[in-house]
Amino acid sequence: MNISAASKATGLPAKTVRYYADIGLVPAPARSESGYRSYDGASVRKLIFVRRAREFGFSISECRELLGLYEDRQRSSADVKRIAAKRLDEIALKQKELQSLHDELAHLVDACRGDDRPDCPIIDGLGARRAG
Amino acid sequence: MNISAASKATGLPAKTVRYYADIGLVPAPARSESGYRSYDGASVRKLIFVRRAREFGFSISECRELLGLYEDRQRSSADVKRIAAKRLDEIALKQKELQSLHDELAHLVDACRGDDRPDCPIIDGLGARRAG
DNA sequence: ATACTGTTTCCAGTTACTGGAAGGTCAAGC
DNA sequence: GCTTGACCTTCCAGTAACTGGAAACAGTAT
Repeated sequence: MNISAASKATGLPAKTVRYYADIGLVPAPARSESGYRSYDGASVRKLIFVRRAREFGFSISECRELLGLYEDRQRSSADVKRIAAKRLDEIALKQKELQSLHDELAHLVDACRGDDRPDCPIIDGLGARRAG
Repeated sequence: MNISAASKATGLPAKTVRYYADIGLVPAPARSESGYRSYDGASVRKLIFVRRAREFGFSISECRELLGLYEDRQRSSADVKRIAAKRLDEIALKQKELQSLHDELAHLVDACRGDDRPDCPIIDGLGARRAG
């Protein structure tokens, strides 16, 4: 399985597949005689695992940790849950921030007539306050 | 007004204040005889404007555009509204994504006992699917 | 032989800063 | 005058996680 096949199978760009091995996130794949990277089922499973974890917003460093737990048959589910719960908290926080951002900006946009006159509450609202 | 005073007045780190002039986002400030940067009210107002816009998640490039409109007495409020509305759409999209992320991850976390046994639905859930 | 596609390595660029080193300046105190 | 310490300068490097692109080699089809 060459890199483009692995790319298709994992849903990751070939560049990224290489990159993940370069930084040691996944093991370096075997090579053909001519130097082409060769991927097997295990490589593909790990890469998919990483892709999914990244889609969930886990950092590379967290992926490293999760991958270690993924491989470790002795690991306790508590270890995994701790990492995931932390990420869940971050998501919830981000949601709150995004919500107040949205409300504030929507308020400004609503107040703006959006015509060809220069008077604009959005600009005024952006310049007004000293502390956010 | 030296850079640390400007930093306090704008709520931006001194490093960032220098940076914004380096990249030409705001005009380069005047210098004292000894080379110290010297800020006035207009500089401070622009920097605050940028800080606020950044807090709203506008990119540097969008800040550049908004700052141009901020300065332009002839600008139509429609121009501003267009940029802000675009940003609002992005925020709404991000919110949706974050919501489904949250739901999916929360589901996995809920399903995980979080004890010292290796069985873990979070790990299973991360590895399972081929396409996100 | 030629053409075309796939693969390799390596270097640079992206975004928006941030950290840190090496050195010049200013005001206060002795 | 001298030292101390805070503040300022420039410049280079690093961050996160890739992505783009060049130059050269490999594989396949005609």
